[in-house]
Amino acid sequence: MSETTAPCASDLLEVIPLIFRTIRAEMRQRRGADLSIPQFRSLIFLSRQPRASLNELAGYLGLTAPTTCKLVDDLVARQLVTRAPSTLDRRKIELEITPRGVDLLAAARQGTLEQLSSLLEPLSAEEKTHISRSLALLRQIFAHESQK
Amino acid sequence: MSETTAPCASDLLEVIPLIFRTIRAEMRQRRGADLSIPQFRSLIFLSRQPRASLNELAGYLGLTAPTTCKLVDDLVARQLVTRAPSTLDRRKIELEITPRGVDLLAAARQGTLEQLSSLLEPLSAEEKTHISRSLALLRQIFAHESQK
DNA sequence: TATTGTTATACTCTATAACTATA
DNA sequence: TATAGTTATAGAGTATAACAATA
Repeated sequence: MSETTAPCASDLLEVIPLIFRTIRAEMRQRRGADLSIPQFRSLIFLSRQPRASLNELAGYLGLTAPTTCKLVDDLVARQLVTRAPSTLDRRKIELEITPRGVDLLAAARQGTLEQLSSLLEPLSAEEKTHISRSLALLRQIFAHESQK
Repeated sequence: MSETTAPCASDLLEVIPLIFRTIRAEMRQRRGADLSIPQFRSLIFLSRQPRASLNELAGYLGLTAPTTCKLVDDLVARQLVTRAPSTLDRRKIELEITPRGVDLLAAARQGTLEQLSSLLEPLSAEEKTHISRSLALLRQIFAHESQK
């Protein structure tokens, strides 16, 4: 193994959770007080995965089908998601995020981006492009991995 | 604002959660089936913060004192943590991770490091030092931020 | 007969309120 | 009188089991 690998892995394990805590705190703060974290994560998933089924959503959330079913009940009641029987297999449902759900997500994302930007601002342009290039490398590696 | 800031923030918001999901999945898998996430996080906190009080731990976990108290009951019963009244202020308690708790944490951390290393291995030495340097910059920025 | 989603019920986790001991 | 921690009670969130509808 290359002698640069272990230190790099150690850096990742130390720094990534640090940054993630800030991002999560910021997102949660802006998600709207009356939406639970799994509900918020559902919107994120459905914004990337149109017409997902209940079981697909449950799999992403790491929750059981009954729990997810009730969670979706609430999202539908709030008009953040629509639920319709699939035309191909009428046992299945098709979940879809509504424009209102998209707006909610966009607002949270925008607020978080502004917070991150203010933190990055003090860095030089070189340092920021350096970081972006590193993140591009890491994205390639972890894009497939996190599907598992 | 520098024109490199917004793209860099956007990269962070996309890539950090991606990496974090892999790290968390790996840590959880290795934490031992019968230990809850807050309990596991307690061990992490106490490994860095010897003789912490109940309220300090509760603050870190984002839980209330009663909830944390019961959680600690269980950690003590499993002999992963000790709880003793403080000698300076006998209202307070001093929490301490046991050698057994340290071992559990070390094993989880080691397994995760190996997993991360295997993912990073394909990168060149230059790319890995590049990433480490970027992470050092980010660590400075987010070290203080995540205390809040 | 198997699969998708839902409903019924029970349990775990967490919080608020009340209490004890120490400062 | 205020503070640190604990105990008692109640509420949210989640799971397992049983069920209905479709394949």
